[in-house]
Amino acid sequence: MSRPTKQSPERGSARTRLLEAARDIVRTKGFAATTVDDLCRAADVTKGAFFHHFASKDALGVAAAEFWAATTTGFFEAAPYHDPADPLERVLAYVAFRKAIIMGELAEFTCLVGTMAQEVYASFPDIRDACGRSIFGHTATLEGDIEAARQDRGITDDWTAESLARHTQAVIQGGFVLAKAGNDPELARESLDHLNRYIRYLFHVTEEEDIA
Amino acid sequence: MSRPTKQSPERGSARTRLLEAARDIVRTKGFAATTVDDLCRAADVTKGAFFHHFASKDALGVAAAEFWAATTTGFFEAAPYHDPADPLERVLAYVAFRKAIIMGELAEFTCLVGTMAQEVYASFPDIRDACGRSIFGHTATLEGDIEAARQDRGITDDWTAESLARHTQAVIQGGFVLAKAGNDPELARESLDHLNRYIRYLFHVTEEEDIA
DNA sequence: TGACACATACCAACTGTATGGTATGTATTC
DNA sequence: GAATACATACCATACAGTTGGTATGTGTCA
Repeated sequence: MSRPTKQSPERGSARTRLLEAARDIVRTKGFAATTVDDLCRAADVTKGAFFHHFASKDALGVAAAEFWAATTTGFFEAAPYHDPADPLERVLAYVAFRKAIIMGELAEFTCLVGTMAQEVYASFPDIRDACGRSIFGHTATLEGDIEAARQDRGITDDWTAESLARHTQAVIQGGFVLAKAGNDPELARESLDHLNRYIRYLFHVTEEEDIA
Repeated sequence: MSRPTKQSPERGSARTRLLEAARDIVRTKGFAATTVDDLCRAADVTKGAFFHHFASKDALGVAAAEFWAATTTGFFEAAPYHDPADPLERVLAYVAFRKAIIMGELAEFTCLVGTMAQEVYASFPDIRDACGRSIFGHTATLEGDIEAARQDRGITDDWTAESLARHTQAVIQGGFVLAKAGNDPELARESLDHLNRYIRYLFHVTEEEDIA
């Protein structure tokens, strides 16, 4: 297969194809078990191309985390959970959305940066930090709606929007771990039901005025 | 260093030392990045000893998960959170205990089988299943107290003890992922505060009759 | 407009080493 | 003396990374 040119970039650049391959293969096998040859084969490029674009396998890991951050940011920005006018409804819609997209194979819905961080946190601080930026950057997008809902509902209890946003991520990430350990995606969905119930409790949503 | 004999087993058997090394190194570097030589060096044995006790690295992974299950079972059985007569107090004491033991280095308090399952779920089903047995075996030990508390408090809401026990594990595992990604153990503790609050809500614990 | 200089994007073949695993020998225990 | 529990030396392969190249685009200046 010829490489793409300005005139025929149909396959996307080699760099992008390598990052997509990393996203898919690392989610399946983990970072350490994913070889450079694996990635080159999947992306249909040679090792020369790999090391042209990435100084090392480590550097690819960082780039893959940043690629993940960029693509998921776009994905979540375009998602419909932002539609409700009521901020609490948006928060609950976020949880419902996270539950709804848990479908298909484990490697298709689990989180690249959660998986990588878990594995390389001590060995590759650069990758770990890139994963951290992706995760905590995402939690920050939830924080606004949570804080708005807090004020909207006059909640003054001793928890912060920041902390609840992080907890939401923890429940999602933990659900993925259990889903993998039990080889059953339903285990990830189940925890989101508990999270939904917790958030309703936090905002004193009664059965009567049930929302979302 | 001489190997231990029946007369001088001071270091424990080579097999046990290898399993302890696996517990420590895999939690730090992950399973794939942990080499057989790493383990032999840490356990101060040769490769011959390794492959005498384990048919393959894969088999060691399974044995390490089982070793983890056995040792943590003993550890939690001996823990003081079982003392309260009130079953709900025992549940909340469990959560408090899980929070209290989050201290020191990440690799010292994070979960071997959660880490391994996350990494090898697709590549090594035997290891994944051993990890699953460890995790879900542990959740089962909580289930009894949760169910007793449910009946004790006359809770009839539509959640099960089994499901809440699993959710508790998900929160713990997710907290570990965030703690690693943010390189800060406090992130794991934080989610346990939310879990504590959720359980109190579920059991309608009011501020006045505050327990645990 | 064309020619030159240079940069970018890739490829094929190779290298040194690390890795999981094996074959064989030996000390200890029962 | 037989099984167990190791140790030593070794092997084939897989691995990350390198080398030296080619094809294509791009800026520049006459």
